[in-house]
Amino acid sequence: MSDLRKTSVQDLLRSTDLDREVLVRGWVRTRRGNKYVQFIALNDGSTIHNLQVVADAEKFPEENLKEVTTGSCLAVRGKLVASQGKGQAVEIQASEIEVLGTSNPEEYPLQKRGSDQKGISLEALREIAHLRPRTNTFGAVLRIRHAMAFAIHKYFNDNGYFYVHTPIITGSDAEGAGQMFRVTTLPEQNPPLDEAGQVDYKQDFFGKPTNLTVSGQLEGELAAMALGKIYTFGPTFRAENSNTARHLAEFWMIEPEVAFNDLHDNMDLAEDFLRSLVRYALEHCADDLKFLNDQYDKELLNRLKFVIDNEFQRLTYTEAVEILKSAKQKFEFPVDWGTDLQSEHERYLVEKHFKKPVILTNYPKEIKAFYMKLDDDGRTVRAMDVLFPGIGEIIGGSQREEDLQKLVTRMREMHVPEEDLWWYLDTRRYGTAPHAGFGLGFERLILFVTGMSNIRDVIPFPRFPKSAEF
RNA sequence: GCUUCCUUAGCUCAGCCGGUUAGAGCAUCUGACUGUUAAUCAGAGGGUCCCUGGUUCGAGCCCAGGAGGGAGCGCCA
Repeated sequence: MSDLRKTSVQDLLRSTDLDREVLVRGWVRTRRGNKYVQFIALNDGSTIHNLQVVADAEKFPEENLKEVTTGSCLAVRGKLVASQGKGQAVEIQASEIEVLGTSNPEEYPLQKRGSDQKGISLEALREIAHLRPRTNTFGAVLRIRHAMAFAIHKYFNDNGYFYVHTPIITGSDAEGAGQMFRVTTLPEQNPPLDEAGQVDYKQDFFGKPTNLTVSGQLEGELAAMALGKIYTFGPTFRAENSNTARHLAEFWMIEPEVAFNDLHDNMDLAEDFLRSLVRYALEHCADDLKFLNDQYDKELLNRLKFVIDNEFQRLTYTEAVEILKSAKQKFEFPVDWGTDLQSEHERYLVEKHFKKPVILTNYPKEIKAFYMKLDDDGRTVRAMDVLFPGIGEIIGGSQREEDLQKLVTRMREMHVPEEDLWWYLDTRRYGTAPHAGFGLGFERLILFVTGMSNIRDVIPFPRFPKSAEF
């Protein structure tokens, strides 16, 4: 009986040990048949494939089968047998069907897709995000999401990196990565005021203003200056009013930080990391990827294979500007050295000119963050952006400025308050070292690997402006 | 935040020049059919035409405001 408890749809579909009694539990996707025999497609989330349950109607009371509707939950006992039908190798000849949970078909919104093949849209599914994991699409996306999270930890662990937990609540708002969400326990009505009439955060929970983190990088650098090779993988929060298919207010970020790495090491790491993740997905998520490829994007598998077979194109910002200036294509926005590239420019480089992932480096210092290492020419910094087709920037990173004086100079130029970051500057005061790192947006990675087109469809419960349901 | 498009049955959509009782396909329900695979066949039920106000003899359709959604842009990962 304990053996029976362990069976999953995945295990049963792969099984060659037939004509044995099994117990399987799952949710009904569809039921069809006649008054003599019923066919139930059962899914338990272990795989995108369904297990066919065959029920001879005469063996079951009518009320029993009547409750077996799309969305209901069953425990089925029966014999695993070779299928008489053509759609599947094995099926269960049911001897007992227990309805664990009914699902009113007049109300349950995720009814089977009909013969017209027009299902519920991804937009409509966002309105019922609490139920959408039960669809094939979101089942596939969530299994792939899991596999990628695991592969990330595996990659770093296999390569000698340590996983560091950086704080979610931060006392500094000087990281420069975007607007922050305030964290406070002060009362909304009549908060305590100081002598100047401002809200007195000395009386707040932490005794100072605090926010949700926008990045674990600065704390990650602290750890890298002791452990050598570290990475973070945690939630980050940005209160930007961003309304695009590539931004979330709450997203997960992976940030490796490596002592003694320079910009080239950083690029090598980013490229090897991304390629190994895509390879992992192709090796471990074949069924789900095939479904997404067939259903949404016929080029998905080809694109993934292309990425693991081809090196990324590396060039400097200055070289990119020259290419864009001599391009025959007309751009809506002009290209000029010193201004940041627009989406259309990045897309041109990745999708038209090179037709492969691109790593752009050595941007003008004015358009990048204060902590990036200044190049010898004094005009550019050792930044790198990895640009992917359809996604744009998937990774942003840099070699960090390890020289205390140069770093302080940059902070003053960019009006970053030194006093708030005294602890960060201590890394440059005591045993400073060259180091480099980057941030990978987890959901953007999942966008690329799944071929989904909206980032709100690759996270279970998306958070974006005006939306925090579920 | 800006630009632009959209909102009609559970879902996907049609709805002509503003005209009287708002349609289709799928889903659901009922019935038929001895192994289905997008089952098939027959029938039935199902509507705050996003909301508010206006124009008009008359508004799903025209106008104004609002709400929600999509795409693009900016910010970035």
